[in-house]
Amino acid sequence: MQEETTTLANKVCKLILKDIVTGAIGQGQKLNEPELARIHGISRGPLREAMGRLEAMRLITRVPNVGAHVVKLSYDALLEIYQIRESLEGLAARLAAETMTGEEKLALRALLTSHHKHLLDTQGQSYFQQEGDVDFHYRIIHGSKNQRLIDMLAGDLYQLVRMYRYQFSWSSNRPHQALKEHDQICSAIEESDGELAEWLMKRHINNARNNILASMNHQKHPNLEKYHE
Amino acid sequence: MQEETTTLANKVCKLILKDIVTGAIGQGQKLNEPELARIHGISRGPLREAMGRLEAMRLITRVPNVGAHVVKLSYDALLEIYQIRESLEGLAARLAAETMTGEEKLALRALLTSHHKHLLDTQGQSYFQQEGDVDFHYRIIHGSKNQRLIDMLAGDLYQLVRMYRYQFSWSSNRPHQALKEHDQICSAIEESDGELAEWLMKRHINNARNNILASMNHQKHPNLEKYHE
DNA sequence: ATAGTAAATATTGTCTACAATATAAGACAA
DNA sequence: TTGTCTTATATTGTAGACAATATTTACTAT
Repeated sequence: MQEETTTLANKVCKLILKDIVTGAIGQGQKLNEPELARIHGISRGPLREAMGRLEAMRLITRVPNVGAHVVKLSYDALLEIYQIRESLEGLAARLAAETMTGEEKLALRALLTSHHKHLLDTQGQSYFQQEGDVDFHYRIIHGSKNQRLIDMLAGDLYQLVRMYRYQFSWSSNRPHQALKEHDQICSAIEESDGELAEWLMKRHINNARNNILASMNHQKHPNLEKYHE
Repeated sequence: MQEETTTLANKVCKLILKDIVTGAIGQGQKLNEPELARIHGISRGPLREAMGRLEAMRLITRVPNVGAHVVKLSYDALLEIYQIRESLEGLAARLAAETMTGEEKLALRALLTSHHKHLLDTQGQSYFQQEGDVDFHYRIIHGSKNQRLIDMLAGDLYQLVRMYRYQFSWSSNRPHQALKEHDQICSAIEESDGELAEWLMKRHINNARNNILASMNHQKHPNLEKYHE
């Protein structure tokens, strides 16, 4: 068993990250250093390091001598993120189709089979949907073998997507359609058809975006403090 | 006149950044905290913050209780970066074509005219080539109006590209061809033809990549410590 | 001589205290 | 009451000291 050596800043960073993503620390809220340090039982040194990382992944913004605030989610920012995701995950799908090993392809197909079964059993239970979607995309991203691409998509960008997911509590209302699209992408990868995989992935993400935006309009932006303050 | 309020960590971060990009601090070199702090006349607190930012932009890597090292440039990492640039700058070109104002388009064209003149005058002087290339791409990136995209391309990714430029001291050996490609992209943007602008930009970056790789092979990787250590 | 181990050193991680800046509270004038 | 200036408070930025970990050095046994 591997001795997991880490630092206080690391641990606390993950904890605060979770609080921000889930909304326990609300959008636009100020992060008070002495208070946060006290809460987590550490000093301000490692806390500031943790905050530095949160700033690097753009979950908080800092102004010198003023302090740190949680970012505010917005319709426009979501569009920005999905434009980038479409581009980068499209690239990832192409690279995955070109470089994934036979084993990886088999595992990807097995994942989809499992999702199909769960979908029939549970009538599209929300939690599983979300995790399933994440798993599928995660595997393709890693299948690209482009470490920098992996870091960008599975790191910073992914946390923000999670944040939108939690705070708008959207659940795909098109699980069957999404699964079908996953299936198409998987087939293209199995056939090492990078061009097609890229095109399908882009369309898939574009569809997901439209679905989310419709959902956001329908919810009338409950947590989207657009002109607040 | 605006009072430029900043922090020690900010200033020192920029200084160290420059040293890493230019190679004054070599690839793979260890960054000693007390030593660096002494050199810049600050304490370890702000220095560590600066290092945190350098880590966030992946110019250094840190291991808990061990320390920080400058990244090592590699052929593979350069390919990874250019794959991503091709994808994201292609997106930027499309968005720029769709959203740039008339003024911005005029300014872009004026920039190219100026480049053309300089190219004739100086026979393709290396420094100007490089800056000109940077300026052109910079304007298109900002023309995309996608703030997150701007941050990704003009922030972290750009620093690494600069680092490769400095340490391999490549200068485009195809200034006329590059300028022609810029001209094509500019025309597509002027005509608000996003699809074409994206396609042209991708091809342009792909060409640049091939040019660089050829140059790297020719130089026999002077600073590329591939299996060193 | 070499491998392995234990002491010594150096470096990183963390804490506390202080300085600089910004924010909030209060007094005064219009 | 409102607006502005002054004072007080709180918060962030920075420095220095201590603790924990890693690295190096020295020594011993084979």
